[in-house]
Amino acid sequence: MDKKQCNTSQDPEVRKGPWTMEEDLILINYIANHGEGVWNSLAKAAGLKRTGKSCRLRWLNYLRPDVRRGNITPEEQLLIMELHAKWGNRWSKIAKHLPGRTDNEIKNYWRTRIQKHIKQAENFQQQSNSEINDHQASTSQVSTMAEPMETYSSPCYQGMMLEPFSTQFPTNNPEQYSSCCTNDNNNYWSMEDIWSMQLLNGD
DNA sequence: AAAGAAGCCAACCGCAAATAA
DNA sequence: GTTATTTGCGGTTGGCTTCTT
Repeated sequence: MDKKQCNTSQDPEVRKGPWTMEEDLILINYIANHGEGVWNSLAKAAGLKRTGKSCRLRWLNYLRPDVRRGNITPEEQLLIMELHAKWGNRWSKIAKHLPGRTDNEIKNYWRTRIQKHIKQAENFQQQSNSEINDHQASTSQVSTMAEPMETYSSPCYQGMMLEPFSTQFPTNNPEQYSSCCTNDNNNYWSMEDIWSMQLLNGD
């Protein structure tokens, strides 16, 4: 199979990069009228100079009306950690258990937040291990389990992470997490804006 | 106030699986 | 059964924003 045929990104007609408001509206309108279909033909039929892949991604990760945007709640965070412990990097599988969240969002969240905290905790653990080992070495000859931690092991990160992690939320009041959700969408426009415009268009 | 670093997230890429012809 | 096309997934990157010095 020729991937270049499939991925028409070399075609000068194909747009890449951030979506414009106009493109979003076209896609929303088209799907509202015709439903999701074969993405490649949908892109053409809608008159979008995007690949089907790009349209699908945009729709699933951003434009769908049921996409929840904003901060991951502590409950969701817990769930993500549990499910990741169970399944590893199966983001789409994990996302299915978090209504309104996309695999991309969860993946980003994991990589930027949780992984960072795991590393910090590992360092902390290693430090305290070596301190303990130093202490033991100086006091006795008993052998220790001073092996470095693996990349991470699921059962232990759950216990070890939650305490230090929770203290790093911007606020101590969990209710504020959900209420501040709409404040971080300043990039372009809010989905509410787009959907209300879509409604104004009469579709 | 400016510059550089770090954080964050939308979007792209490549691959594999599923499906259609 | 084979080939072509589409879909879905996970990894990665580019660029914008925020923080720190």
